[in-house]
Amino acid sequence: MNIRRLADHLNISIGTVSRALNNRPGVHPETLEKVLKAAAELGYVANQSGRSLRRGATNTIGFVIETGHPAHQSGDQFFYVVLDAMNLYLAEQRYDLVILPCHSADDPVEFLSRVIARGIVDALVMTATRRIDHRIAQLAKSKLPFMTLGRSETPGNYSWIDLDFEGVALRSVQEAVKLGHRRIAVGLPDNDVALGYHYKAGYLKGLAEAGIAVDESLIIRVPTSEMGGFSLGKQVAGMSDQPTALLLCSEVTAAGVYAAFGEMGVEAGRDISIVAFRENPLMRFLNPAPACFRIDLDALGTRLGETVLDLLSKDEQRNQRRGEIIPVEFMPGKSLQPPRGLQR
Amino acid sequence: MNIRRLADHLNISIGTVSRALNNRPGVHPETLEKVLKAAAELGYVANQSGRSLRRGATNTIGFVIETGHPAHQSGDQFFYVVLDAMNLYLAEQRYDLVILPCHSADDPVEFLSRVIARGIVDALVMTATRRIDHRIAQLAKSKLPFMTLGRSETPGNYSWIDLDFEGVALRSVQEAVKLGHRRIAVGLPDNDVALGYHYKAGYLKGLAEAGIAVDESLIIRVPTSEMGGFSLGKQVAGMSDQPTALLLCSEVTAAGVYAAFGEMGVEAGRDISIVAFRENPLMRFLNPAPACFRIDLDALGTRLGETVLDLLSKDEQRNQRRGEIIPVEFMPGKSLQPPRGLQR
DNA sequence: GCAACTTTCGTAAACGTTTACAAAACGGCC
DNA sequence: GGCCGTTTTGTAAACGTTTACGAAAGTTGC
Repeated sequence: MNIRRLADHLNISIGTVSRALNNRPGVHPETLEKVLKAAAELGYVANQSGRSLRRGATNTIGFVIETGHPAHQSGDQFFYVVLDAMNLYLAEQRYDLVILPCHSADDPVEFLSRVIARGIVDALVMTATRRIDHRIAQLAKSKLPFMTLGRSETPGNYSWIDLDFEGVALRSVQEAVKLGHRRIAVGLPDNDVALGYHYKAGYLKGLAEAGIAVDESLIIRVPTSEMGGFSLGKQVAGMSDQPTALLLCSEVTAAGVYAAFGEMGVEAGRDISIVAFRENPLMRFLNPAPACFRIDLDALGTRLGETVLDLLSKDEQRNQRRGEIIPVEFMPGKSLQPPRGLQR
Repeated sequence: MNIRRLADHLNISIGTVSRALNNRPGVHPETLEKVLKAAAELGYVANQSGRSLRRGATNTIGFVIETGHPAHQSGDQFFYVVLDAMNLYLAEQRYDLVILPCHSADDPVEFLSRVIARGIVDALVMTATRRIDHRIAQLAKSKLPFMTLGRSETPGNYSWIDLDFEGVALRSVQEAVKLGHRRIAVGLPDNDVALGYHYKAGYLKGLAEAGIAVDESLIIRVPTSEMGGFSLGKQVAGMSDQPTALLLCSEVTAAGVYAAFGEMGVEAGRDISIVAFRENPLMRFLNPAPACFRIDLDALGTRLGETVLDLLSKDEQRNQRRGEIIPVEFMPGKSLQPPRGLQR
């Protein structure tokens, strides 16, 4: 069933049918109704390829993820929930969402070139944004609208949404200091994802506020994975001059840290306090329950959808490029206690 | 950059260029090379809309998921890992994967009608298959190739892949019986997803093998969610004639059961043994570690990709419709112990 | 009844491919 | 060179839309 058959069936020209179906002005209310009715009856829906070809737009949003990344295997449902929420919003707006997996072993620039050239999406959501991100310069040149999940320092005309990693780190330090901690370690990613820089910035800011000198040996870089967390836990627990608190910028590492602590006979909270990053439904089964931050992933997903469609809006107001920081909520947990000497 | 510009640049007709790029026979090796080289240099990639329109195929696979479902919020990364693996395979074969979310509140048949009519995908992977599934009859009529993740009893010409729920339940019963359990409860989904029937079938088979009479009060239906598991745990722990073992057909309920047990002062393994379903990276933080089954989700995802592309093959051998059951591996855990009276 | 509008409709071109078909070039042979 | 068969190339139609443009029909005012 195509538009020609529908038009013939109605004894009407395809032009009029198309206008009717697309709510274009200048079609008689009576014919409009007839067309809509017939389309519903015959189950006509415009073919997407034909429409895309003519309009030069596909009504599809691409979501670029890095695959082959260990965190994906580590029970991190972050992306899944976010994708789901975003997808729901996009579907309401009659947009499709296509996942574009760029394997970490592949060249991301070449990958994007193909995506751009094929014209399969109207806009892109980029993830795993780096502090210096070549993909941004490439996309900016390509004219394909895009946004990033996570800020980058690479300039360009794009919107971004980021979690408040700096705020999280700052608050984590503040909460620890409030309880008497002065020797506070931090686990950072070992690659150059942007979040690591923001988290570190918040951490340094917190130390400065509290008048604590920076000890480089307490800034530890590990892969963002359970194994990375395990290694981090071992390192920290094995230090001769143990820190009294450990801040984590990812929840996947938390599980590993707990496992390492368990093996070393170190108890989170009692021996070394922990502030994890994102509250996670399964986190409650870590014992003692980690202090962490609640993030509304549903809202994040929806905001991603809204923001990416804003890019495509004709409305000068809406399609303005903008950055947005998603707030988080601190959740106290048993893993954050006063340091050993101050415990009663 | 379109094919015409590329052809002009080479002083060649677009027909030849197209043939060259698509490896069609009858193009001079020399020109073939020239075309390929120029395409690479100028970054030409065929526009997907134009190609789809002409070919009547989109090189896109649709993955239909049910959203608005509580399990999605419950830290169940099952789909995510599967999607990732499938997507990786499809990308290798130059296929895109688009997620098609059907909200549980919407009419799935109407939803599919639109998907079919728009011609946005070459084939579909259906999930959350029901025992009697109207979508299957609809798709069978539509000529759109599709497969299901999970068997259905609705007949139709389609391939399916399923986890061996029956085998899991049977093995679970066998393992429990081996330790001396006779009073074995089971938690089943409260809707008509097909897996519930298979799981129950295996459970009944196991009881029959062991010569245990079926006690209907031990067959408990709850929503497949943490809350459902919580409710299940409460019910089981609160029974006057407690079962000594509880089998779970989903790992999301496991967390809830543990939480309920914790509140009721019941210890898994010691008081009531538990056999969960799928091994899950975060499951190790449940204490005591649950007995469960290991499933290679990566392999499952890849098989899904292979199977769905088989549907589109010209090869009579390959495009045969077929069913496949993914085997699982039993993982003993501390949550499965001999029943109270037999413990030493 | 007619001019001057306005509303509604039909026609045809265009989007970027692929491919059937015809035309051209080529090679071998007499 | 002329003929034939094969290889290679060019041309044009087709896929299903949307939309600019002009034509037709309808409305108003005189």
